[in-house]
Amino acid sequence: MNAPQMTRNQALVFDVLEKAEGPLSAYTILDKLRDQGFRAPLQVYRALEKLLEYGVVHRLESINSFVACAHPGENCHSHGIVAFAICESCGQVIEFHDHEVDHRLMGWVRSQKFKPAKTTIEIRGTCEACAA
Amino acid sequence: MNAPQMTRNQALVFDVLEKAEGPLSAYTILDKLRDQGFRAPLQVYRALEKLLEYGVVHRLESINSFVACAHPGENCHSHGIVAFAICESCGQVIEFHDHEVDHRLMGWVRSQKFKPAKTTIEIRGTCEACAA
DNA sequence: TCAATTGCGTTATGCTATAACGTGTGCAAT
DNA sequence: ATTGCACACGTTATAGCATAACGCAATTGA
Repeated sequence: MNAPQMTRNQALVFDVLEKAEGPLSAYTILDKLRDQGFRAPLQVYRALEKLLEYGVVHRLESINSFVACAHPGENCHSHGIVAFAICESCGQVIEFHDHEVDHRLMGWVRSQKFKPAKTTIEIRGTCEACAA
Repeated sequence: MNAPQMTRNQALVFDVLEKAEGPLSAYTILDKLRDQGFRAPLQVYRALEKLLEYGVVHRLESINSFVACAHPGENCHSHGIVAFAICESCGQVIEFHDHEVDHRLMGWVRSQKFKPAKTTIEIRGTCEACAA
């Protein structure tokens, strides 16, 4: 899925996520966009749904939040499985990819004839800076 | 963490999860335990919290649900990272472990000096039976 | 005995997400 | 041009998930 032209709402939501230092919840995004006319959660969720489709935003399942993809311009769907390290102290998220992990998981999936749709890898803990 | 003696509430919740065919949400568990005197979500959540500590129950972050550990009697915390394949059609969950995946993720974590606390690997898709 | 800990019950509340309805706009086919 | 469709949007209402804060009771150990 490639990003066609973003609508106004999609662009606003994406902009908020890009400028954020870490992941944001849908309701936090909503609050940040009240001045631009946002009034209801659905406005955010609908935009997020599209941004996820376009591959420019990721959803962090373990913390019910959303984050802009770390590869500006590119489509993250082409990088294989995306993994995240989430610092529970400062909130920062590091996005990374490991082909060997992909390979192992896809191997297992094939051996089970399981058809994967969406895979989540999230490591919650403490980043180097916060571990001090 | 080893399971000491379960309290009545913990045992009731665990029992429901063990007998279930798939993962259950906290509120579903609550409904199933109304006859045993459960009245409020917190009764379930508090029990779940302990069962997670004991390592006999897992939380599926991507579907806000809970499932009994697939290794009856053992403590799942000793098996390394636990991964799940979740069938979005029939709801069944397959729990598995892959040491190579663990190894790769832990390697990345060490290289980043990131201190992991809890790692989630969940593959949502369609199981063999449902793929037909 | 006293204090600390742990589990429990209850009420209230907050956060996350979607259903269902209707409106407007752009665009393609007739 | 008109019709029909697809899509984004706005709004209200509601469903689903999770925890805060209070108080009580039982247990334990100093």
